[in-house]
Amino acid sequence: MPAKRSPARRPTMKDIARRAGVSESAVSFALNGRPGVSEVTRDRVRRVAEQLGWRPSTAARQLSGEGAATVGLVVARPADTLGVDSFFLQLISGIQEVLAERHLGLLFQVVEDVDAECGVYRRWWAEHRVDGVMVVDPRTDDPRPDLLDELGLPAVVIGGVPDARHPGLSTVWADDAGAMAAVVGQLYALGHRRIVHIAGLPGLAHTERRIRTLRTEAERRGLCEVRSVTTDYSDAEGAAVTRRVLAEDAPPTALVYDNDVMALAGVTAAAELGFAVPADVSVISWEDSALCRMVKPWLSALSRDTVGFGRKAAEELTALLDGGPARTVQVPVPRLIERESTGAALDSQPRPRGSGSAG
Amino acid sequence: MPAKRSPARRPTMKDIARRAGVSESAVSFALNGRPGVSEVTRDRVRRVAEQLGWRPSTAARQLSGEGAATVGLVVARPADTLGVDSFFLQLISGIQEVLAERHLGLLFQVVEDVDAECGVYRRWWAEHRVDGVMVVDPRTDDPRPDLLDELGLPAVVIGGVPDARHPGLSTVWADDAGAMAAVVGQLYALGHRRIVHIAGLPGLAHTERRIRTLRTEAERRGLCEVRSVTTDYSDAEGAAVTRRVLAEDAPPTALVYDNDVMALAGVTAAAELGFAVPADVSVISWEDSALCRMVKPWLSALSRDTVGFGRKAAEELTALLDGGPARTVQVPVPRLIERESTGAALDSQPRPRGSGSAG
DNA sequence: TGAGTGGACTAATGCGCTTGAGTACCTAGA
DNA sequence: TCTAGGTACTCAAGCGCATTAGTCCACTCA
Repeated sequence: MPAKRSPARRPTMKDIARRAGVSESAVSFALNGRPGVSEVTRDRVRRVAEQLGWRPSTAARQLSGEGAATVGLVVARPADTLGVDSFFLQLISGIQEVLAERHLGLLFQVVEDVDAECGVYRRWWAEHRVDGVMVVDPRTDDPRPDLLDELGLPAVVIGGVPDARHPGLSTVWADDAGAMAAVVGQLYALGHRRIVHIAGLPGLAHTERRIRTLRTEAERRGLCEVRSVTTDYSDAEGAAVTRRVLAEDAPPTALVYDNDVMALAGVTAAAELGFAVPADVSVISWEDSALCRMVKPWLSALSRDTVGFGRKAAEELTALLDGGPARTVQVPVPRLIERESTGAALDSQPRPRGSGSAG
Repeated sequence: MPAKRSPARRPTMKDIARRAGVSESAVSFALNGRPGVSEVTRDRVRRVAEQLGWRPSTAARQLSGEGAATVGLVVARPADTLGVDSFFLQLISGIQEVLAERHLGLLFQVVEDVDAECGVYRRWWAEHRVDGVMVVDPRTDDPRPDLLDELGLPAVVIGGVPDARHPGLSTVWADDAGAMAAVVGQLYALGHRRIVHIAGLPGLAHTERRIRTLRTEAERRGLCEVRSVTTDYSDAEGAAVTRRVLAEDAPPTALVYDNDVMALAGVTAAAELGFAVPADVSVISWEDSALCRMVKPWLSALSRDTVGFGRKAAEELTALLDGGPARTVQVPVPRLIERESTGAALDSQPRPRGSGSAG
């Protein structure tokens, strides 16, 4: 027995029908803009509905065959990893802009891992809760596309690479490979030959793509002291890896971080070891956020329109919901914005100076 | 006509009834644990249901009087202000932990302002979308409690101060006043007499409470060079205010920032003006996050368990949904964690040294 | 033997909405 | 005058579930 404070009762179509002196069906026709009622009646019904503050009950509507008017988004990341970077809230903001227009709700859930995520999809599907979902953090060897196919749940994969095996899924993606190539190109032009890429979570599709591209680009230029190290995206691991690689005999002269948080943690760690940025080591953040302009030196970063990314994804999903075909759309390649943390490489072998002695 | 890929059909109670050889009512009784069926039948029905992967349709359930099994959360902040601080995603993580257990969905929406937020509540109410809502960022002179009373929508206010005028609302709050008193006390003990509080958005209840407490505490100690300045929480304004107050003839020796982002922007701005932290000016961040340990000097911060805060709030809401009474519960007072950004005040009047000349 | 009792189950209704199948009325054409 | 074809509606069924009011069948006790 739910808490009740005897509030205003919600008006139903029956109320409107009574007040307008027509049948419920007429009200339905009038309100849904379908033929079968005269313009006068339609107007009258509309006015009564508005006056009563009526809104269709999504439950009832759904029960009679329409959708749930809701889309789902589940992110599978531990809580602490989630909070730090600004990506998700930005993305969600963009998604909302589009959904709000169409009066679609967003069902949001955070879970621990992909298995749990699949469980959520199953439940949502069985409970008729959502009409479609947005999938983030696509992985190599990802179980979700197959599942969504099986359930017949319309979905758009955000940040995935186009995948011919799942023609039912839309994909919205940015060309990370192209961006990585540009980064390597620019660092190379600045004279950098030893580059370390502090990557994100190993299973993620875009992580793997960046790693692969880095290797390809390095090989193409004959660089052998170029590599990637995966992390969990946290500031702690970002700092730890930074300390480790800078302590090597021939430390890298450029560091590329897969998010803003690690980049910041990295410059701080580098500074503690006596490495000046960008004099001794250049730093690039893959994510551009307010953070990058809040520290000195300002961080050079790959900038993309995350809000727009979310908007685009939501548009694709609504198109799918309207019965449109699955599509693959590409958003603009992230642009490298050079600020203060990148510069020419030193010719000589850099040696840590100052306080911190590398262990 | 929605996109269909002729997927698996969702099983209904009718399917179960057929397979188990009983009526739909028996299935309902069996599955909802109410009397009217034998234990053998109940078991059999349960087994069939599980085997079929059945889950109750929330829509149908709702239509027959139960709730929507969903709670709502709307945050009214512009997208760019939202992304930066980690508070919301942490809060949501906590909320989810509790909701997931009870199979409650979270309908999430971000809007521009409180008016829009009220509109969302009205719509959700009329559409039967949610059973209750969580209200964040309570304000002085807030229209939302009245509205929620009027709609009879169970709600818990997160971070509000207990309000006797709305006995229907639960409140989960932290004692910001006590925390501010502690901060002032500690700064006073360190010898600080000129303190500026770089506050958040002016309309917010906790902003006003902190400002009021700061003034009270200052008066109690006879300090007249203590004041608050409100901002929009952005790094830009945080930096701007910092620059402005440090350029004064008798600049403050301690700065208290209402979030981590502004605190970070503040120390950077201070450094550019030649102020060393904490030698020339002490800095405290009201929000403790990874950020605070990612910069040198590490930021002293008021730490609270944001995830736990969200958990607590969700628990109160579910209690309300279960028909419990509205309550006011307090979470632990934020604790001041002193790191490297706070220290004793200089006796002498500090003067900017070094590069930056204040304009 | 018949009335009474309680346990196990079925039938029927309603929630708010959509929708296909009518129905009543009007006009036009043969 | 009768029919064909609209138009503007109304009726009734059904979506998946909960729930109230039965129904049927032992079984007990007088």
